[in-house]
Amino acid sequence: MRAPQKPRLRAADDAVSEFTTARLSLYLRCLEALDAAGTRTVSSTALAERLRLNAAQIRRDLAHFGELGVRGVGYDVKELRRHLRQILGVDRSVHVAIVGAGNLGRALADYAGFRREGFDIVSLFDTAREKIGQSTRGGVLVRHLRELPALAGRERIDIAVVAVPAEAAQEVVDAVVGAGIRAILNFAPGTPHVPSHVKLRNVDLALSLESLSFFLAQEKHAKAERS
Amino acid sequence: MRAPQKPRLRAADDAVSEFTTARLSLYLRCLEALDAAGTRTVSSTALAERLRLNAAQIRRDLAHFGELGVRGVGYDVKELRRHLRQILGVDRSVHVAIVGAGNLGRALADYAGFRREGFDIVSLFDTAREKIGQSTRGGVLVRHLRELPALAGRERIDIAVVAVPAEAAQEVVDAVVGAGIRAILNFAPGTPHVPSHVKLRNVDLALSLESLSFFLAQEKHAKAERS
DNA sequence: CTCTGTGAACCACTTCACAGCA
DNA sequence: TGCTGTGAAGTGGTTCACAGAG
Repeated sequence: MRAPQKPRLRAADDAVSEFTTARLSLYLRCLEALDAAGTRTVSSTALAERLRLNAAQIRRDLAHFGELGVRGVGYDVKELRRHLRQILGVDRSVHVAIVGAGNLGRALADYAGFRREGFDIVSLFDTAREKIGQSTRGGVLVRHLRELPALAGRERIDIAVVAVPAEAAQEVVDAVVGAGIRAILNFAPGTPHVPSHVKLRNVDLALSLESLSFFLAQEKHAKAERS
Repeated sequence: MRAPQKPRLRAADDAVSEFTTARLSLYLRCLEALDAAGTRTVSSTALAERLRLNAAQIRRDLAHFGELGVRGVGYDVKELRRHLRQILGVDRSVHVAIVGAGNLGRALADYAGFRREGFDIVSLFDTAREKIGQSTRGGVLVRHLRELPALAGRERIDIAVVAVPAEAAQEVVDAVVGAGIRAILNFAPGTPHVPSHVKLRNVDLALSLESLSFFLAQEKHAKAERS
């Protein structure tokens, strides 16, 4: 075994936090913009200003994955972009299936932002007889959920998006896990249970609004108390 | 000024963290379910088991707002539910406007989960001439964005949901802020800037998928390294 | 001199453990 | 005894500050 003289991209040994992960996506977007603008190198300070973050935090986030920068110079935009795409696993197309062909599911199936970032919406599933065989405006075909296991293997589905009513969520998540899918983005309220080898991420829309409502309520209480 | 002998609901003096805020919503949902099931009191341990959280954390979260529980007994379900609704500001209907009548905006306008949690979708705005005057399936009328300032005052809009393309986001956010709205839920990628008195919360769909993709990529790298 | 990568300090959220009340 | 509310300890993410590479 030969020793690589300069291991540019190291696999993160110590687990990387969710916070870091979320920021990596922001860095990548910023680099896409910089690259499009023809910028060749960028310093952590410059990135930090654009993203309104702390420069040390950016350096620490990136340092998890090797010595990606050059001292005295900064980071090469094209190279760092390539590394981040590899780190985030979007250096090849990522296959996504959506379960739930309601308003939200169909909107997500046609959401342009997914394609732009390298995600490929492979199929949309539902169980309602009248929806099967229809297509969304964007041209995604609705299939019956029972076809998921077969398609998961054939189409190599990486991620399932769950956009069904709360009552059906656990059942659907179980089906998704049963089909061998190991990453789930769930829009149904109330955190379904998944085995430990499956990664679940929740987007709770009502909760998001409630956190804003809380902010407004706190303002009001504070004002009332001051008088 | 008279001193209340037992201030049951105290306004949180020390600022409450975003983490706590998010959990308060979960507690509220759990209590709605318990109340519907006829349960009268609940202990932090029981809540913790249901939500798979630490009991001390629940007690600490709630203690921010006064002595809401009874030692030796637990929390009164109905009473805590009422308190949480008040704390989260959902004890009265919260008026929400959505900007962007694309697929996502229309899906959000008709999303049943919002109404269920006490949010009232007052109006949907866009600037595309052909969309103005249309209604969503759910019956929400699309108005021109220039009507927002007038409607914001008249309908007392509390929260704006921004569901427009990334390029338009900053402009729309500025319009929303200009209309006097102080809380924004933004679905466009790339964190627009808001003045400090406005609360902005981002839901970044592509970023959420990327964090899952990252997880899958890490698994793959770990496996490759082990061999 | 500039800018990265990182030990050490800092800070915030979480959890433990227990005093204190019913 | 049972369970809350909370000081104190633990954990982990962030920021500082600087050594060291270019």
